[in-house]
Amino acid sequence: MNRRQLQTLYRQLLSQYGPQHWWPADTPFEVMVGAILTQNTAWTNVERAIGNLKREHLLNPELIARCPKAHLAVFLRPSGYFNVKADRLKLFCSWYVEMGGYERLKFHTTRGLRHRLLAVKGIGPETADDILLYAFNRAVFVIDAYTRRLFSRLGWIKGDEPYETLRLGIERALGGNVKQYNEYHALIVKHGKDICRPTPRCRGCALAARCVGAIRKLAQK
DNA sequence: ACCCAGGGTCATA
DNA sequence: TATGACCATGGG
Repeated sequence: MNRRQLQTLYRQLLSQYGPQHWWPADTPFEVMVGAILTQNTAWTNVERAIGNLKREHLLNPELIARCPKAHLAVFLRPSGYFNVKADRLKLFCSWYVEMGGYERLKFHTTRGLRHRLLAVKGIGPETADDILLYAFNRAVFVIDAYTRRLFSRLGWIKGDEPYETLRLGIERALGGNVKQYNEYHALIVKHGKDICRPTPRCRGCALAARCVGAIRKLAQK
């Protein structure tokens, strides 16, 4: 997994799918809510839950922090794990308000902010990195199930490496281009949803093979 | 009637 | 450190 491989895959994905304009949300706070609700959940279900929150005029950190958990869970129902996510969302919002909101949090270093996010119960490495990249525009490469699947199909990784091993390895190889990280992860998800299915030798493997071929050609020059 | 989805926590060995 | 159980809805 070196720089040339990663750049070639990026160009292949970008030319295949075009810019994805992520994250699909109107505000940074909505990005954060979506990042928590989409944990192991199809995005279409998250959209319903966020739609409920908007309709109830509840898409606001202070209001969610104050909202009774059982009450909030009703609106989160379509996104699954609604009891767990009601807790997580309330805990996150309490933390967010206590920290002084978006403008205050912006002043932290990326590392400092990441540690603080990870200290919130219910925020794991991927959710934290979604928030860092898509709500705070920090150069953090998000590792998700699609990333592991694609990269292991390409033969670049085993797939069960620790999260930080993959993130730091990719960041070291790619450098710190926020715009590219934003687009890259979105493209991997797009590719995963469209054709890189769980079953081996899916259509996504064809693009992977093409990519490997292109990389081999570059190596010969 | 399955399998899967833009994870994380907790208990156990 | 590394598995496994658990959380739960909606689409294919």
